[in-house]
Amino acid sequence: MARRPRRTIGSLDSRSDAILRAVVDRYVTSATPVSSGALVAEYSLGVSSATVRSILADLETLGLLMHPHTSAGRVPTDAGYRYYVQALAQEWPLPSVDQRMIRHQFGQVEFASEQWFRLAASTLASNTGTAGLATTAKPIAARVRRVDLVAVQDRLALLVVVFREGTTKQVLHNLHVAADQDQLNRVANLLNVLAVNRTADQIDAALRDLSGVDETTDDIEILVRAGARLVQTMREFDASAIDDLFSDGLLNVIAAPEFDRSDKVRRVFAALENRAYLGSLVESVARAGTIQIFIGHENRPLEMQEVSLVLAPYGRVGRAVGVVGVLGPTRMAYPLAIASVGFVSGLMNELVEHLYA
Amino acid sequence: MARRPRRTIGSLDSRSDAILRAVVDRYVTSATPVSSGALVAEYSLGVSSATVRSILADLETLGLLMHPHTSAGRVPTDAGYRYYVQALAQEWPLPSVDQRMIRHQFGQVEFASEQWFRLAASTLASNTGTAGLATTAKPIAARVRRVDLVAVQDRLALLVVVFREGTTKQVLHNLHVAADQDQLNRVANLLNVLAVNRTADQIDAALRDLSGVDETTDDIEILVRAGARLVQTMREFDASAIDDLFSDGLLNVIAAPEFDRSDKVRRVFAALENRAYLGSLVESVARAGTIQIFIGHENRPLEMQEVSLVLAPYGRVGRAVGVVGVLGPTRMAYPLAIASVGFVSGLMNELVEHLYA
DNA sequence: TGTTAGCACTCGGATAGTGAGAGTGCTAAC
DNA sequence: GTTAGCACTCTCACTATCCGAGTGCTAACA
Repeated sequence: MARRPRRTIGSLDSRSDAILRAVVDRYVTSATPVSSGALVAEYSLGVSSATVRSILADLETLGLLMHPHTSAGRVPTDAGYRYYVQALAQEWPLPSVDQRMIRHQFGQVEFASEQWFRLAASTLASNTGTAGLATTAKPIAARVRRVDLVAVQDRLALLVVVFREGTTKQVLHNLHVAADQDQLNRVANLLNVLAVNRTADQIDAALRDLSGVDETTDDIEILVRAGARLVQTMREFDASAIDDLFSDGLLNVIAAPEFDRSDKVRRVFAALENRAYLGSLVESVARAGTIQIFIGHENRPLEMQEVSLVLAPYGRVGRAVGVVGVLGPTRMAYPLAIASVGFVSGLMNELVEHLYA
Repeated sequence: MARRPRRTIGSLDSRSDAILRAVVDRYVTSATPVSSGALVAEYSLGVSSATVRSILADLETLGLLMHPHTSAGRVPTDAGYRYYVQALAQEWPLPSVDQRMIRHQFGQVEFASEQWFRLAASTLASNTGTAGLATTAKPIAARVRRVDLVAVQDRLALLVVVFREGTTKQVLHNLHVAADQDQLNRVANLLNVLAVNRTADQIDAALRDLSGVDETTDDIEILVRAGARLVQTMREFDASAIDDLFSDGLLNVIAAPEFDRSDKVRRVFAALENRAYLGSLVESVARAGTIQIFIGHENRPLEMQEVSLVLAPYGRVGRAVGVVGVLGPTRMAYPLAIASVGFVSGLMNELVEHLYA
């Protein structure tokens, strides 16, 4: 078997590397194909445009660049971005100006937890000029912090669940008999004893034990039924990959020249409504436990192949994990996006730690 | 002073009226200017195209139609749509097929209240081919159904409020002293006694009475502070015109040919993000108590002048009111939109009545 | 007086041709 | 291996032209 060629993607010689970076860099800001002349004029490469041209041709045969047409400059391919991104110093930190600004914004937020996710999304959007995304921190297996039953009508109650991570769910619950608020309070107290700090499975088990009891008062019967509803609600919650997704700055993305025609815009929005795929991304990011980048065609769904995502998890691996990130055109300022997403996910980590220590 | 001319908008002779309707009708489906020839070919008007042309010219001088250019057909102006809409039989009912279908969909929904709003929005979207909108039913002055305090850390609690209409709010609350869940339960019970079925002002008054008490235990102090936070939260809620806005089918709107360029799409989205204006519309619809239509330039904000809204209130006037409706291009199927919005608002009324009788 | 047929006129959109400019790839010299 | 020079290619903007759609007007008609 032949030896692997020395020039694999990810290990270009330094000059080719520099030129690829320059092409990406220029293209990201200008959105127009980059010519050899522009490169020598604006980057101190120390070689002539003819040399640059021959290197550009090499990079093209490697599949890192492409050519809209003969008399046009070069544009990075998805593989080109991938190389560029992997070759980035992973530790490029967010400029401290930005850090201070973002910290300040987070400091301003009232203690209303939902606000954090909105803020994370909008901060990322404004800082990177793309769309910012943030999911709530969804536990692997939700645990109850508190349950309440609120009378709505004779035979109808509102089941309010507060989970340990602070999210709440409310569902209507049909009662098999009429019950007033006093009775519901009694039942809720019993249910709390059963459910607090427990997962759906654990509550389910506790309820089974209970139903072994012979004498069933009304209270017990209501308890068992409400408990079953609770378990069902929690299982649905556990099964969903994303609880709530906040986004901001979609208008930034629409404004990009590659989305001048509205059919392209449609695809972006269809992408965002593709919760199944986003859910799978969130899961894989949570599993990886570190920042992940999905560039253009690396995304399966067709409508996602013109956008890139930079996503980072936050929270406690194995317990509750959420994701923050950005979505933008493949022609995106990756270094800034990576640094911003990394920084914001760090902030969210701090918040989660601070809250649920 | 001269007598008012007999031919005011809203009282065209029957033939002009029929032709205006035909123009709107045709333009709504074809999205291309309507010619006199097409009108005589497709509508049995009983006159020649020359006659139609002279009537079209009259309608144009009345400001109901316009002319993209000399050799093009006519297009309705906003005033034309307004005439058309006002002349519609207000009682045009939704076809019973659609009624059954929509009722069926609502029947499918689990008793999870938030689902209703999503469903209302998506039903309207799919039934009318535009974007569907639905706000939650926000009370004029919220009343508490139940309050809970949940320990998060030593000095941090989650204040969970369930309002009489079923919506919940949760805010983090800093405690001035450390408190465990038992203590918080005691306080929450006291707070419920003070707060249940009361508005922000009433709770505020009750708290003032309380603070007259001399001996202040820890419990009372925590109660007063949590109560103040509750009042603050409720006042913020009361002050907002819209609690939560659900929308669906925005892609329908983008797909319309008038939004082929993405800058127009941007405007539509900017419009939807203009919560201040939407809030004012919601308020005026709630005040009017009946279905309202806002066509193109009748909307103040520039970004809204290419779209129309059909909005109807639901709920109990003077208590809790929400709004459902659609947003689409001014070239919208108004009869269908009006009938659909009317029907869905009726359904939402039934739901609200059923729940909070 | 209202309606209609006929017709000239206008304008937009599609098509084709042209020239300028940008940027390449290739070649020959360094 | 690098570079200057140059021919070549392709896009884009501009212009001219033509066709057809649809109008407004006029004169004849009921």
